[in-house]
Amino acid sequence: MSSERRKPYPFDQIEPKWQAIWDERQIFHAPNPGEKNFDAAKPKFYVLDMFPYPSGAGLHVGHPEGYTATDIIARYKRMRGFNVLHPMGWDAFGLPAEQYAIKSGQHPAVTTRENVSKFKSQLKRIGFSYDWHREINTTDPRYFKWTQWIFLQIYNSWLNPKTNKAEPIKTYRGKNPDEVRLAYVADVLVNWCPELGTVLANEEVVDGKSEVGGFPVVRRPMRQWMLRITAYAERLIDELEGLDWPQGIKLLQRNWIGRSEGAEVDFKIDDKKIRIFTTRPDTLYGATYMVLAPEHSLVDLIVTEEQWPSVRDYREKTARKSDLERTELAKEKTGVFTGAYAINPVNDEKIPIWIADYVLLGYGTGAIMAVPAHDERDLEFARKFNLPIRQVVQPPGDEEPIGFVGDGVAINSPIIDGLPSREAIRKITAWLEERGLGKRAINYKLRDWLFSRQRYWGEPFPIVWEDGKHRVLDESELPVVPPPLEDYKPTGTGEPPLAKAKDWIRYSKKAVRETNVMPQWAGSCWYYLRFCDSHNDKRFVSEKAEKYWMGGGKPGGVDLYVGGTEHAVLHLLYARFWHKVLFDLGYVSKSEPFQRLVNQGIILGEDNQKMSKSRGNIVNPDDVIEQYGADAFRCYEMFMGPLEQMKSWSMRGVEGIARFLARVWRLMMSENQAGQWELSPAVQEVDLTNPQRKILHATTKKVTDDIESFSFNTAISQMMIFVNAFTTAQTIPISAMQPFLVLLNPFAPHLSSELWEKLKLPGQITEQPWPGFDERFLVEDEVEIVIQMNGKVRDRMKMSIQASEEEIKNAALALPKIQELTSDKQIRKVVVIPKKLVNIVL
RNA sequence: GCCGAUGUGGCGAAAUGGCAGACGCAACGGACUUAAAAUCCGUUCCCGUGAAAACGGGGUAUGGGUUCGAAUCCCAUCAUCGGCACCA
Repeated sequence: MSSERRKPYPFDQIEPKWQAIWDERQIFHAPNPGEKNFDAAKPKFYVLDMFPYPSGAGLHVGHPEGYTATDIIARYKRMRGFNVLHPMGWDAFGLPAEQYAIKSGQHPAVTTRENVSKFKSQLKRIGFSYDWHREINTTDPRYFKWTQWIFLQIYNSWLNPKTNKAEPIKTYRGKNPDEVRLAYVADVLVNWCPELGTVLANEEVVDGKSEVGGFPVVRRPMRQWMLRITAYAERLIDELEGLDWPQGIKLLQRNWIGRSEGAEVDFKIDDKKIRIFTTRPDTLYGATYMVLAPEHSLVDLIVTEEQWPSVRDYREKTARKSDLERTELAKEKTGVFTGAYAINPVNDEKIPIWIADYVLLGYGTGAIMAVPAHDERDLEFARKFNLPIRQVVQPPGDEEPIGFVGDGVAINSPIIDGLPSREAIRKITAWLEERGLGKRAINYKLRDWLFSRQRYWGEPFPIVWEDGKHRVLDESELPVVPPPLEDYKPTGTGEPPLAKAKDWIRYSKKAVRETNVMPQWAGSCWYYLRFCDSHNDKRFVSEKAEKYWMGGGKPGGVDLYVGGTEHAVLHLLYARFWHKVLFDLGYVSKSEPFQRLVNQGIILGEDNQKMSKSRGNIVNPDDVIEQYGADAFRCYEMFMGPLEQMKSWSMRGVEGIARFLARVWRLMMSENQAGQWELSPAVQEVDLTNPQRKILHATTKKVTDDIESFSFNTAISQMMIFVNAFTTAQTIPISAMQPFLVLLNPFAPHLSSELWEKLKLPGQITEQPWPGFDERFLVEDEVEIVIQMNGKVRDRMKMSIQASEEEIKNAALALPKIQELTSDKQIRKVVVIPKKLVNIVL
């Protein structure tokens, strides 16, 4: 293991050499339309990685997996004649840098700068072909100025239900625009994490604990900034349709948004009414009681004198429950009677009204009709509190009717008796609508996005408060830069740390600044747009650059987006939402940001466990590159298995790939007496033999197809087969090596560049067109045909490729072995698949 | 509980209706070498017959089905991973 050990090939010299050349000559810089060297004749291809959070730990082997895949695609597409946009940047606002600042007293900007420079040098060492000229950092005021600017656009817009599009707020004709703005302030029950001293989005709470750090989270009402993402629920579901995303991710988003169709129905209580939402209006006759969420505003108005103490008591108890407790205690239903009764509109029956925490304020109308016979939760509740259960749906077959929640036939329901459930729903909804008792309605699980955080290290809001009212700053006042602070610690009271900057918050005599900051997701909601034009100080992105890189014939702008599944709902939903707002306002040309999405699988440690510090199974890319080189590292990451799959690291596997690359090297290079590498004398300008030509064309075809389908592992296998076929050859034809090096280039760019130079091939390898192949060289005159009997292989024979089915059949039946096996048997059928096989059925 | 994905040698995997295990790792044998490393060549799913070449049988989580033919399509079950989880 000593570093003195001779390298199987001198990657330690050639890799830094080529990285320096690429850097110096700006080989991978993609000019924008209108800039020098821009070639308008070429089509564009935008290939994007999910940019990393530059943590102190540096890169791990999971990061470069997706990055290598996109780098292969980027290099391949350039050779295919595309203008390729392939950028990289840093998502650098967020909790870890701030937590570290609290501990060490070092300003987050300082640690961020250090971490970025470490990440960048690690990425460069792997030889990625990023256009570093376009590098961005979400914590750079020149960047977050535009994050704040986009917030202004969101704040100054509303969704016009008539057009289902965002419009400037001035087109709103109502009295109070603050009620419809896409960014608004509201008192909401939030997820408050005392340990982190901040509120969290629903999406950031996992099993009642914070996703970052795993600290307990409690419900607490607070005044917060919200983004009206729910206004886009329908479009966020519908417009998934045109995207080339994995079905699973689309489903995850659909489920998260959670669309359900049903009806809203009004139940009368004296002179008031309660509106409920149900997906099963056909079960209205089975409603035997109602439940309101404990926090429902109507509770105060309807509760009777004698029930008041227990109702108050119950409400207090549920308010104190954390989310975790609410779900953990879900096994046992709880609730209390309000003393009030409502009238069921279909049969004028008087039914009791309860409150229970299994009904959520935030979904639907916060009130339900309970149909215990056909809803599991209602049934459980009814059984516990001895409420009546009435069957109104007859299940198909002999299923148990009580507790049946599927579709059947309506019974005990005069208006709809005998109708199948779907029809019954339609009929009763129409019946309700005619009488003004209810209407068709759609509900979404998706909640508005809680957009403020009580932290330091994030984008300040471009907002000031005056006389208790918020207003936005002018564009000219951007960026709003966070003030320097001695102490970043959360206050613990829910007041943001920025409130400690007494001078900074004082905006004018009358106005004070908003002290919340935006969540970490803000910066990543639009970074792909900034990459199109990252130095623009007049606009978040120029129209021209946006139109070019984010344009095209598809709904989504970025042609290929690669990253982990962990962002399936959060980042990808938020970014789509922002993009749609910008699209509606006319700032971007497509309604979706990402046309094609590919998820890379996570890489486990050698022990098949998730890599983690505590397990000590973390693989550091630097160590791998030190020992085997960047090309081997890249190729191994791709050779491990299908990109999307979860897979385990193996150092032995890296060695195998390193051996392959060394074989490529020695195919063309040999050592002289002095132990120096020089061009092998076997490399000559000779004609290819037929088998050589065949394998070259087969390899070209397979590598091309496999890159297109992201099957990088099998592309590498094929190149191994190619190399194995040439290792024994007496002479190595240059005419085979030249295209092969181009095929290898996206995978092992350093090695292939060096060999290209050593072979004195013309120009730069990066400027070569992708090799073509000719199908004619792939087909053989003769193919081997397998003879099966009853599906079992019994013999094989060579046949001309042109042989007819009849000829093949006769030839097969004439084979001595087949004659022998069939002589005393009846042949029932013979199946002939030309060029493949014959199956004789006995 | 619900939804989704996955399940193939000692290991990573390939084959997505037509010869299961390409390619790589590991192991074993051989060549080169004073020796080792490196390199090159060969063998390796299981069982049976055979000195061997070979031949026969079985085999893709489990059980069934469709088909001339199934790792691949369908049904059921099990296991692992991921997501959601009182959403009316």
